[in-house]
Amino acid sequence: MNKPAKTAITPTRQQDYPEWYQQVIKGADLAENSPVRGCMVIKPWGYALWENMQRVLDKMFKDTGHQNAYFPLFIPMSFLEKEAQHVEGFAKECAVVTHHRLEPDGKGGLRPAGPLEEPLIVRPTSETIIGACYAKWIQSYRDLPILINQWANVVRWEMRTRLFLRTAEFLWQEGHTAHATAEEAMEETRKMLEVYADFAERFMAVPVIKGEKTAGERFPGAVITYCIEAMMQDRKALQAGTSHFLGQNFSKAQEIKFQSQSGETEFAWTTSWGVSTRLIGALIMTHADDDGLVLPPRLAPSHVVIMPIYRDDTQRAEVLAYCKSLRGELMLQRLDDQTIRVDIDDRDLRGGEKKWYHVKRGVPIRLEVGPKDIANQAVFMARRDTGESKSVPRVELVETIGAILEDMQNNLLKRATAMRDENTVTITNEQDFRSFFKSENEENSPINGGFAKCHFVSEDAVKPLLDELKVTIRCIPLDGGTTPGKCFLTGKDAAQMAIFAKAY
RNA sequence: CGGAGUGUAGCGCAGUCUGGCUAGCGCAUCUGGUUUGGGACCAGAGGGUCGUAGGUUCAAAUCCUAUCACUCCGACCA
Repeated sequence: MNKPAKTAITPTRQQDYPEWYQQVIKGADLAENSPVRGCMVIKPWGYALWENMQRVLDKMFKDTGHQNAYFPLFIPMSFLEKEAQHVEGFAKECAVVTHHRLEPDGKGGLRPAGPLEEPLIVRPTSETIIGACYAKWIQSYRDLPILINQWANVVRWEMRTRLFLRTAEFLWQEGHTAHATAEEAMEETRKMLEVYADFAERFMAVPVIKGEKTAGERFPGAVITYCIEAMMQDRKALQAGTSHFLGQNFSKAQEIKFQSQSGETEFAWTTSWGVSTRLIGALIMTHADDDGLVLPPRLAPSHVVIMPIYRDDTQRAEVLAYCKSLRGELMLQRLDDQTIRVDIDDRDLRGGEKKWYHVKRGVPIRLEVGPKDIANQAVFMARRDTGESKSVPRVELVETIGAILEDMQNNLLKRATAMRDENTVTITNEQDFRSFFKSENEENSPINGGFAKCHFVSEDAVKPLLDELKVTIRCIPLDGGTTPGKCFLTGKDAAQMAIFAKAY
């Protein structure tokens, strides 16, 4: 009926970026909004992607000496009250449990009953509950360091939500460590930042800038917050991970004390660090195109999908046998240390429909196998990243599949890095700053400038301008952030340089 | 919490102003057929307490009152 759209996703990125984002998620069947306000249902394809992220990160955590544990979902309200800044930061977005029972309300419905003595908070993050445990576990310097991670869900009652980027409940990992010295805790904080940056670039193919948050953007209760910042295709920044040096703020509030080698009682130095399902949002907005999701091979739930093509049952048997043996050969190949993941899609669907289904889901390589290919001992191969498609001898495909996937992985990173670098500029005066962040086509698809590298005297000095333009200080980059220069706004001497951008 | 808007089939909507036959349309689903190296076509079928509660009326998706939910724009944020 309808003639095929030019792109699998409408609208395109150019036409309406936020709507495009939603449509990519829908088209790829990653997740959907749930009946519960602000909460999402992560569907199998999206969850498989998350599981792959988890698997890789979990290994990286273990390789750096961490162990997994699990702490309660509920936190007594009094725990949260202990660290003043922490309370202030999270109080406005906490879900509170006040009752432990339901009873009939006499009108056919239910009402809460059995009020709790002390309300429980559904964890927005677990520093306080984990700290309380550490206070018990730690007596001596011999008990340190404690290096623990937990995979969990947390709840932050956000007003405006968007799938993966900001939802009321989200999945994440949170590392919590305690150390005998500040130096050691700092080293841990920086080490985990490196782990995140490494993961983002090597596995997600998302280039990131490592930096330090300014006081205004810091995690509530932290002394230093490090972050990795990525640029999305609409040139907005997305914070993709954070690593906090908490100093002794939490240990003092929670009495995490130990006896040092010299016999003194000292407060421990703690850190925390986390990444969440938001990474999926980062992945989408970095690589997806107007035909839908594009997955980096190292995280793709499926590397290769084979689509058998046949007319009748005789052909079907022949083609399927060929596909299965092909799959067997491909699965013996490797991408790094992973075996190649291959699916055969033999559903009773038309070829075109099937093709677009996998395009929208971002499967890196599509193979089509029909009688003609069998006759030539070949397969028809299409790459999701470049759209390139051609017939390839079967033997050659099997030999090179690992290299092709690796090439795709590298290609995605290169493409994303080029995009970011093209839209990163050094700005030295207010005029240029203003015009850089003025949207080009404001109505439906704001293009949001990009990353501006600017020297500035202080957060307070630039705040009015930033508020006006809806720009934020993303971070003081570890690379070059402390070289002196002239403030772009006041022209005065400035000791620091930051990345400025509009942000998610 | 301020401003605006929307609730009708799985999804997207029309119908509401001006009350009136059995509540429609597109997509999706199912069945049969023709097709099949590219998001098919033809024929048929299933699927609705019109957000909820009350009121007005011979008659309510439509008018009135109340209420709930959601969306968008602000303020707030991984």
